[in-house]
Amino acid sequence: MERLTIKEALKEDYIGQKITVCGWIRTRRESKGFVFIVLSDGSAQETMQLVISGVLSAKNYIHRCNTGAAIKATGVLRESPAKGQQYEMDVSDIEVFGESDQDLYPLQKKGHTFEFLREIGHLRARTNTFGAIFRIRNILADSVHQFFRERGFVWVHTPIITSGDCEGAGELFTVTSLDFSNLPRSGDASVDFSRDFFGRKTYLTVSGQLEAEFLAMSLGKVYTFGPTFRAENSNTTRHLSEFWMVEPEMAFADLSDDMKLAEDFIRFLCARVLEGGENELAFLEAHYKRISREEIRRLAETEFIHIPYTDAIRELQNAPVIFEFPVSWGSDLQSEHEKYLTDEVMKGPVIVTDYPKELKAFYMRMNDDGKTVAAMDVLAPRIGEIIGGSQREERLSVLKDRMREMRIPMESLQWYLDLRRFGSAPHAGFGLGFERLVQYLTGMVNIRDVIPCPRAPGNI
RNA sequence: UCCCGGGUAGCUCAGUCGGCAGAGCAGGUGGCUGUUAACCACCCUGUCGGGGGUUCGAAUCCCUCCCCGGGAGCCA
Repeated sequence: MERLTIKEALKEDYIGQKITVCGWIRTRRESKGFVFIVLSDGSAQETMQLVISGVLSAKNYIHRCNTGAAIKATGVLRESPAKGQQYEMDVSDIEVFGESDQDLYPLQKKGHTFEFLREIGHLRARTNTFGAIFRIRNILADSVHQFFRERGFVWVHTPIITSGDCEGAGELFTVTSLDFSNLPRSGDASVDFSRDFFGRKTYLTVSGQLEAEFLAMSLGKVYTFGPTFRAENSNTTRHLSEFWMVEPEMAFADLSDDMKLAEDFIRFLCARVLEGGENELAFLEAHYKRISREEIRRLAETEFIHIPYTDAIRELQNAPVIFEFPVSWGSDLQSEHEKYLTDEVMKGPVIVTDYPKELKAFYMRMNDDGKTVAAMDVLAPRIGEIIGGSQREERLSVLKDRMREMRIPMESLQWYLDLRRFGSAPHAGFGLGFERLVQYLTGMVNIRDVIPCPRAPGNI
C-alpha cells in the first residue's frame, strides 16, 4: 500500500503534492461547507487535519467516517490557513477500511480517566497520551541497547523459567504442567514435583542476576533486558507482577564503577529521550505537568548526589519534619524517608550506599566495618527506588558465612559458589526497573499506565 | 495483606431527613461557509456493583461479597 506515515507526511517537502495517509479518526467536526477530521496513525504525536469540502463532503461515505474508524485519505498537503496546525490535507478521496459504531465505541473526543482507559487496554493506545507513552517507552528500550552496545557489553538472555528458589527477591510464580485435577502426591500428601515437567519445582524468574554473574565472569561485561516476575501481593502505583528489568553485570569492577555506570546510564537515557521524544514529552508536560523537559535536561547534565546510608540516617534524624516511621540506624528507609531525601533535601536523584548488611541480599559484598555491605540504591523523586545494585561478594569464605547466616540453602547454589572457587574476581552490577524509569520520565502517576498490558494481583 | 475513599446513563459526577432516577458531556437528528474538546436546537439513554436484611416504602440504613482508586508494607 503506497502511503506516507503522518510523521513522514508533515513536512514542508510535501506541500503542494498529492499524498496518501492512513489512520484512525480522532475527531470529526462538521459545518455546512466543511468537514474537519483529525487523523492519527501512531507514527507521531502530531495528527493530520483532513479538510473535506464541497462536492466530496456530500458523498455518503463521509457519514461512515466516525470517531475510531480506520481510513485512507488522499489529497494535497498545504499550509493550514487556520490556527491550530501548521499543515493540513485537502482531501480528494477517502477509503473507509473499518467503520466504528458510535453507540459502542468507548473513546470520546473528551478526555477519559486513566481508570476507565485501563479497562479498555486494547484501545487506550489510540489516545494521544498512551501513544506518547508507548513511543517514549520504545525510545528508552532502544537506548538501553545502544548504551550498552557502545560500551562493549554483551546482551545475554537469561532464562525465564528457573529452579532458583533462593534469590531472596520476593514471592515467586510456580511454573508447572501438572494436572491440577489429578496431582501426584508424595507420602506426606504434599505435591510430588519430581513428577512435574522438569523433574522438580520451577518458577518464573525474579531476576537474571545470578545467571548474569556467571556470564560476566566469562564475557566480562554483560547485561540482561527482559521480563521479570514477582508474585507479591503488592497493590501500589509502582509495582507490577510482570515487569521488565535491565541488569548489567561487570567483572573487574567495584561499587564506584557500578555507581558510575548507573549514573551514566540514566543520564544517557535522559539525553536520548529528549532527542527522540521531544513532541511526546512536550505533550505530557503540557497536559499533566508532572515532569518537564527542563527537569530531564538537568538530570541528563548533573552528577547524582552520593550519600552513605549512615549519613542519610543522620540527615533524616536532623530533619525539621515529623516522620510517621521513626528513623534509626539499622532500619530500612521508608517511602517517606526516601521522598524527603530526593524531593526536599537533594531535589533530584540520590544514590544511597553502604546499607546495613541485615537489610540486603546475601550476595552483596561485606565492607571492612563488618556491619555494612557495598550496596547502592538510586532513588528518584516521587518514584523512590529505580535502581538497586551492589558489588558482589567474591570471597568464597565470606560468602558462605553470609549464606549460612541468612539460611540460604547452599546445595542448589554450588554453581554460584564455583564462580568464587575458580578464578574469582571483584564484580558488580545493578538492576533497573524499566517501567519505573518510564514512569519517572513520562510523569505517569501509576506504573500500570506505562506498559501496554499491565499485570497486577487480581488483574490480567 | 493492612488502612482510608469510592462503585448511580456510554463517560464524568450530583442525588438533602428513607418518599416519582438527575445534570453536563458523548451519541442520534436538524441548523450553521475554516472548525480546533467547535457552536445552537431537539431527541435518546438506567440490573443505582451483586446478594441478603430492616421498613408501608431503600440509590440512601444494616450485614455480606465483588470490583476500582489512594496510602502503607514488600520491592525494581
